[in-house]
Amino acid sequence: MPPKILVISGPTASGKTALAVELALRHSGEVVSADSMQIYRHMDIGTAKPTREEMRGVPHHMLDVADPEEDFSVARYVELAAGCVNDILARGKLPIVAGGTGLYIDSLLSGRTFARFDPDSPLRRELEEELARRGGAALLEELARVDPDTAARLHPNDGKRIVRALEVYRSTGTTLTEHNAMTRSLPPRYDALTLTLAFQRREDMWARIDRRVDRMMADGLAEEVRALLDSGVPDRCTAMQAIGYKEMAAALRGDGDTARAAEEIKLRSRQYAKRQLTWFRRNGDARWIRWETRPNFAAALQTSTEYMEEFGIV
RNA sequence: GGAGGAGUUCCCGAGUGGCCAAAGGGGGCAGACUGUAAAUCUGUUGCGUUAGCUUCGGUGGUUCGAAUCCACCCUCCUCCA
Repeated sequence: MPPKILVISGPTASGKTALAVELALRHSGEVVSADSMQIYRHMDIGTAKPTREEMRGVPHHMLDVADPEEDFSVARYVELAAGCVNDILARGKLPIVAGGTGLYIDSLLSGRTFARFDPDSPLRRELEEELARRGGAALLEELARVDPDTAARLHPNDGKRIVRALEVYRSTGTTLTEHNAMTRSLPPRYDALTLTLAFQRREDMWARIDRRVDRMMADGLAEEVRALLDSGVPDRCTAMQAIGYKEMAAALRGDGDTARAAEEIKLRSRQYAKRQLTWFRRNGDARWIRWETRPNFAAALQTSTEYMEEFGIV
């Protein structure tokens, strides 16, 4: 039986950080972040990275493990995060994986492995050029000849995934279908109790997101992004795709209207939160904690602990 | 006071007599997602299960038929006074 761990998921601004810290304090746990943007250094305000005060002495892992100009990946996340979790377990503490990046969480929990291949090869650029020149339908046809199952699943407009599928095949000689079949047959890495935080009413979530963005602005999001730009972070790197960063960067380079950028950030955050919910909803085993208007951590601590006892993790 | 222009479905905006419940975009809602994932992609969006019903500032007309034509009214914008 794989080791038991606790996972706290939920859309942005749903209170994951606070609950994770509370539970860590109560059950001598350590937090492993599952956030695709908090892994970057120098991106604190816009990613709502927990501050020293918020951590309250609880060790946090998987924060600040990459530079913004670096290309990170799920594979690297899983490798590093699994290392952290295993280490925490070895020390007899409770690992609490907390974050909003569904793909990272699922990849960590499942036994998923990733085919070895060189991300720096010129292959992807080639494929992207090909996509631009010949179009998604043409590449999809090509994919259909080697991997009909994957091709059938993908929409001609889904250039990114078509490129990825071809990339896997051309660089490893194995189709995505074959690789997935293999990796899916592996046993899960961990036995997780997943607590998913959410708001009962969408408007309450929106209000919370708006307030958080206002606070980010007050805390100096514009300055943080300015510093990133000044340090020469290229704007097509993954880190600069982060909500809050791409909008602010555009404003700073353009008309300087940071207030309008903030509104844009709120909108994009709300849309992101919705996508996160879609992801989390398909995990049938998750225990949902739904906030009525605003988070009630005292109550959540109570229910969480009950779930944990029931799950046999404490 | 005078002269023009404009009012379209949640928003912007196209539409000048039938093929219009009304292009397109935004937003909303739902979904997908296996090495960029805070990314990327898809579907849907007046009401009704169907027949059908109610929409295009308002009222009334013309017409077999109107968002589209006519009259009057209301509101907004620009210019002249």
